[in-house]
Amino acid sequence: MAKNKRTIDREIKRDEIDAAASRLFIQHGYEATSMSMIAAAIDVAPNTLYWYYKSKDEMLVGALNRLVAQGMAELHGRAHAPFADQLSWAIQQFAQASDLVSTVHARAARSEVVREWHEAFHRALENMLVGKLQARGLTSAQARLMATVGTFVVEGLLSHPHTPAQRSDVIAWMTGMKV
Amino acid sequence: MAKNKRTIDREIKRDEIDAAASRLFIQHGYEATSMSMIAAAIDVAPNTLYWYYKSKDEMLVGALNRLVAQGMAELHGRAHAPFADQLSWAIQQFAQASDLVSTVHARAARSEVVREWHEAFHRALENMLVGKLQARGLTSAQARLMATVGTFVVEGLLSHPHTPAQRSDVIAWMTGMKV
DNA sequence: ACCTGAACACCGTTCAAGT
DNA sequence: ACCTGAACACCGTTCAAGT
Repeated sequence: MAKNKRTIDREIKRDEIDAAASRLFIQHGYEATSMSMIAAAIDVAPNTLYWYYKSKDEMLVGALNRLVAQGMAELHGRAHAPFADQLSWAIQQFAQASDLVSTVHARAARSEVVREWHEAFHRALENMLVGKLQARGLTSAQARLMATVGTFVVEGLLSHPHTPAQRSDVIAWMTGMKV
Repeated sequence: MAKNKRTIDREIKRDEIDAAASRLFIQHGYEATSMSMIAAAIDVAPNTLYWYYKSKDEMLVGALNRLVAQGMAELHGRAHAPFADQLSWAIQQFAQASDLVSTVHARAARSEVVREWHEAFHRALENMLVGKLQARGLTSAQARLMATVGTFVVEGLLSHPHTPAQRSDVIAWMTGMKV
């Protein structure tokens, strides 16, 4: 698994692309961010991007992986914080990238790479949540159910307008719910 | 509010467009359906569509309204069926148009007409569900909460891969849940 | 009022050519 | 191996012209 200079250079460049892409995707949305804009941000010709990624969808996956890695690193820094705080911080992170959540759902129907990323992401997220919920005393079956439902409800809140009262009602019910 | 011939003709043509658009949107997805494809389906030049709709997003709204009207008419024909049957039929209808659900969430962020349609649709859906849930004995507050959460969970199931076991766990829990 | 041919300003992507 | 200029096949949309 030794990496030669060439492989390392390639990964550095890829990360440079991912950094620009994720920033622009969050700022303007996936669709409104053209390949030309990303290329301009890192000072290369648009078609140069195709040396590193086969398509815009693959670049989306690269950007998403970078955002998730970043988020996981920050979450790790809060490992000692109360679970409720970790949760509300994570939700806030999702809210900042809510356009990308919609984009992934829409692109997953058309692009296999995005679909696979989406599935893997939810598997990982659910496993993490199940672990934390079991640590708080839920059985395995309860924890799995709550992880699934909780994820859906959070995604629902993100993509639908709602009053603060509605939001707190839903969260109060979800965190205090009987299973 | 009298309608002259001109207005009627215009509405007939619009409905012809909506019929073709909704069919193609469901068959191929919104993005993969070009204005040219819709135009070809009703045998006009692509730019003719702009005489009836200002943009592709406005045409999406026209198609959605047609689909909803159709669905409501069919639901009305099942007014005497058990609530559970009505619900599972409605969910199946959504599942057939799951690509459009993702599309609406994604386009709502960019297009004002789509955003407004989405908000109005959820207001109407929630009001209908609240009515049916109150008729089944829930208080107003309980009914509102369940309508919101239920909608989010259904949309979550639509846009995420899941096992049949997961699906029935979620539904069993939701229909039997304490509030 | 309704419809069209032609054009516009893009878009993601490909390819042959340079280094 | 990496990068580019030029081109390709689209896309949604506009506009002047026809009836």
